[in-house]
Amino acid sequence: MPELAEVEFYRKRWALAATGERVTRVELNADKRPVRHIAIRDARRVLIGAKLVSSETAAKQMLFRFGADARLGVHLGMTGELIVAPSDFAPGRHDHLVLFTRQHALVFRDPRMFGRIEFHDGPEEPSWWTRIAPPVLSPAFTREAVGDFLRRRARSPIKAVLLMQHRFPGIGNWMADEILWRAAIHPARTAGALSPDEVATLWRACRTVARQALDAIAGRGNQLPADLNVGIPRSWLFLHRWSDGGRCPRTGALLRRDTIGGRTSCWSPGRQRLQ
DNA sequence: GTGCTTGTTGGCCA
DNA sequence: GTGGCCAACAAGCA
Repeated sequence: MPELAEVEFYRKRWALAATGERVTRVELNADKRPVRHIAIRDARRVLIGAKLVSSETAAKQMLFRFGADARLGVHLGMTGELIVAPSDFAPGRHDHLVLFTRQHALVFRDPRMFGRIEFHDGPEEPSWWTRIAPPVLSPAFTREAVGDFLRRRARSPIKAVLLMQHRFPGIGNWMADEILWRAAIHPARTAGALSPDEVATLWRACRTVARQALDAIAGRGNQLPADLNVGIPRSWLFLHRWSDGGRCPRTGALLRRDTIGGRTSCWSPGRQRLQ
């Protein structure tokens, strides 16, 4: 599930609960894929006694800063989530990392283990953080940059191109479908076949969907919705895309689903045409 | 048992 | 070298 807005939701969940709190204990499920590359003794030595100072998200990744120079990176993969539990929490079999404070347990849970935890200690920013592409909502994400990228990927389906993190950081399967649906572009059209007007519409839709998804899913300011998806309007494709017999919120047509660019894609026939 | 799954990477091939 | 496709990773669910 986790794309840009869900990632921000999970970051806030840990941050609102435990920013300013001191780590008292670190439990690591050491041989599991998301954490097995981490030097546990180093992580424990540095993190225990350090406070959670601040946190950020970029694309599908999170950064939690501890003490002076320690950083924990989190990528949730396909099924990862961050949970806040009471401090007497007992880790289950999918809880691969747990940070305890006096008040809380901060849990990284990931059944399918496509997620990844990074640990870094030192004054310089780690490359796993700095190499992330500029956000869709930043000034660097221009119409021209999108147009250039589409030209270079001219023969790929536009759906596959929207999933490329080097130009569309944080966009995943459901956001890509939402963007194409709003822009009225069929997911199987090749990137090179879009007209300049369509590229402009697509670029705008990327920004609109990113902004609205952040507001609806992660909330504004210090407020956090009770759960993922509770704030998503019925007018979005998102709430209709997985159900058989789901209908387009704009045209009422039966939605179609098929594998495009190797991923399940959902579109509204009539509104999004192959031409 | 089969066939899916909202992510990313690396290998193969044109 | 570049771009495009696909299997692999691993577990749960219908």
